[in-house]
Amino acid sequence: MAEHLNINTSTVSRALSEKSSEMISPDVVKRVRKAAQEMGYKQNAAAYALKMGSTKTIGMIIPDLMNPVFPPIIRGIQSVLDQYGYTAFLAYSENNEGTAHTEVERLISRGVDGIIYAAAFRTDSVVDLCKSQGIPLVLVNRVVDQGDVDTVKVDDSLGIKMAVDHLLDLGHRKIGFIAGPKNISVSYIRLRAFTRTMAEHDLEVEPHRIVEAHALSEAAGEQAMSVFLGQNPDATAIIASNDLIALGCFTALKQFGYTCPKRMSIVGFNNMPYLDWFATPLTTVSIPHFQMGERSAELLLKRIKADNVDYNEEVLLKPKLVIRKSTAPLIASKKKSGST
Amino acid sequence: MAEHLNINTSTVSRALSEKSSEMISPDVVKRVRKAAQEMGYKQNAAAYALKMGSTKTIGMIIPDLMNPVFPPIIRGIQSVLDQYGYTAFLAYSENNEGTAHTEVERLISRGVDGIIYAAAFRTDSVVDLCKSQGIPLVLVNRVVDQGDVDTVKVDDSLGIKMAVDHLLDLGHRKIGFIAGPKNISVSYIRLRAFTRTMAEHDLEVEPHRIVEAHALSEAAGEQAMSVFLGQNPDATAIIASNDLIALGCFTALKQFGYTCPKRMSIVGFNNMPYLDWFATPLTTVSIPHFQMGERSAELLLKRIKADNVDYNEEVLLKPKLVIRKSTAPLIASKKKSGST
DNA sequence: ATGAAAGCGCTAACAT
DNA sequence: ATGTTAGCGCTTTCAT
Repeated sequence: MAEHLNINTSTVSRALSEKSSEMISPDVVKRVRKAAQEMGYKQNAAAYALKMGSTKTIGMIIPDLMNPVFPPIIRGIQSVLDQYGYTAFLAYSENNEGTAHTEVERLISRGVDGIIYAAAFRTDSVVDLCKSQGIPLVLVNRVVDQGDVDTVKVDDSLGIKMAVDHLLDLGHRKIGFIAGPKNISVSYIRLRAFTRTMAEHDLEVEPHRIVEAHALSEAAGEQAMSVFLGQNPDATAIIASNDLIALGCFTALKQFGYTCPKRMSIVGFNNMPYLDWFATPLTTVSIPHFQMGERSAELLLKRIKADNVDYNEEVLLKPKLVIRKSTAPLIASKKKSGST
Repeated sequence: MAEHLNINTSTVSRALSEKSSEMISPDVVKRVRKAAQEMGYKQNAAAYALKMGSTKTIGMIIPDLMNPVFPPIIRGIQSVLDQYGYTAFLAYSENNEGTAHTEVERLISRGVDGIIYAAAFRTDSVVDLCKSQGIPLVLVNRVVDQGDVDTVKVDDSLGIKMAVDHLLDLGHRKIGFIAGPKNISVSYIRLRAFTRTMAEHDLEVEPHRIVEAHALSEAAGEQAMSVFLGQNPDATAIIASNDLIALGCFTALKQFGYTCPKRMSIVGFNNMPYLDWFATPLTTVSIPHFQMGERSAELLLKRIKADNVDYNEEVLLKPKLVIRKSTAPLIASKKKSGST
């Protein structure tokens, strides 16, 4: 750059850098910085990356931007990244492990210093890929059977427990569960928490009370709920593995001519935006999306800095139950076959 | 890389590149590519960028990821970027020109080959910045007074015209408009289209029928709508500059004890997701978000390739009116003071 | 058809 | 306190 200040490039480099500017006479530092300012000098990121082996860049992989839970997570990540001069690439798994793997390879080729992966499957080749390439990796919201991975997640079991307790308090006993695909950790964990919590209350969950949706989506939820309603004419409440599935439940319910919450209470998971505006505002388990993003970025940055991949961390965040209008006490409709 | 094939790096480079692999004997090409595959060789993006002066990277600037209209735009952009081996950085303006400027500088320092800017103000220093730095720029959804910029936008005037015509068809005459900040092009254009369309029907819009919200947000909409209702007890319909403002209108309406659509019809703009689920599903102007993203990426890539910045293009997309339940014929409530 | 060498812009030894 | 130089990994002249 400013070599018409007739000084050497290395002096300039040193003057501009925070750490090494101390070696340079304050006077020169000032002159260089002023000149840089004036002529709008910007460090060439490619050259820096090539020389230093760090791009100050990370990759984020999410299933799908259209799922409203991810924007806040992303913002959380970026808010801390910004503070450290990092920038993020965004890629999508489309809920498909193969796609995720390909995307991670692309990101690695881009030279990212680390990866935040919010789409892991219970067994996922991405974690081995990152491990073998020495790329720091943190998992958000999903967990992997392999173990030994940095993770930021919410206490799903607690969330489900809160949902079940809420329903129990309202008097419901015949409670169903629409699970997500079992190769996704949250689906699995939430389902297990459901049966376990029920058991703690001496309530056995019969198999027909559980239906697995083939995806964590509205359409899959509708389909699964139809099946459920067909085989559970007596159920009075349902817990859905996430909000999108819960929406599908609403649709199926309507097709069966059932009303919510009168005939059937529904609780979701995630607390997606705008739920308050809905015709039947959904009771759901709220998770701190933004904070999850923040924590995962902090964790990743720590790993990148430390190069200390010996010990892994697991950050566990607490969910909250948001009670709205899709759940109601069991009374009227169940008088006849009251089970308490 | 594979120099234990004891061949020169340049041969490897040529063999791997699509264009120059023709100069190399097919046999060698095959061997090199196979080796690359096996050892998982990935081109170093930083070195490529430094040598070639192109990062195969672009920047996207949007106001805010939380606004649900942007995710589909982003996906549209990325879907075409992917096809050409480009990757995008995402940055936020927070609806603030200064922030946008800073972010653009950061992106330029990252070496992006071009920028897609979905947050322009009517006069915006970002376009001069890009122009002076020779960085291709395309504007999405917003327009700039400067002219001479590649743009992808929807026909806002047509959208508003459809909204007005719809209301008129329903018998409404006392129609109000909640505008957005006038330094944002869409606000300005939509407001102008409103008064103009009304005029075309020989309906004069008195000043008190128009209130400007200080942002394109729910809170600002609520505030503006309160003002509006205070000074327009006789209005029967309102057009909001976007859906978020329309939501704010709902809230204000409720505070005044008014119902929608019975007492007041409301139409929004954007057709954000999940509107069908709302207690009062909002009638709104739908715009092709995903397609806008695609077109803007195509346009940008074309500019990057061509280096031909002499002529600018303007892509104009058509909106569509989606009629839901927030608009209803003017009858019952207006019998007394019927104005037709 | 392939090798040798230069150079993209930067930082960090290594001089001085 | 500052200048000199080498080298990060790649592509591309220029040789051969």
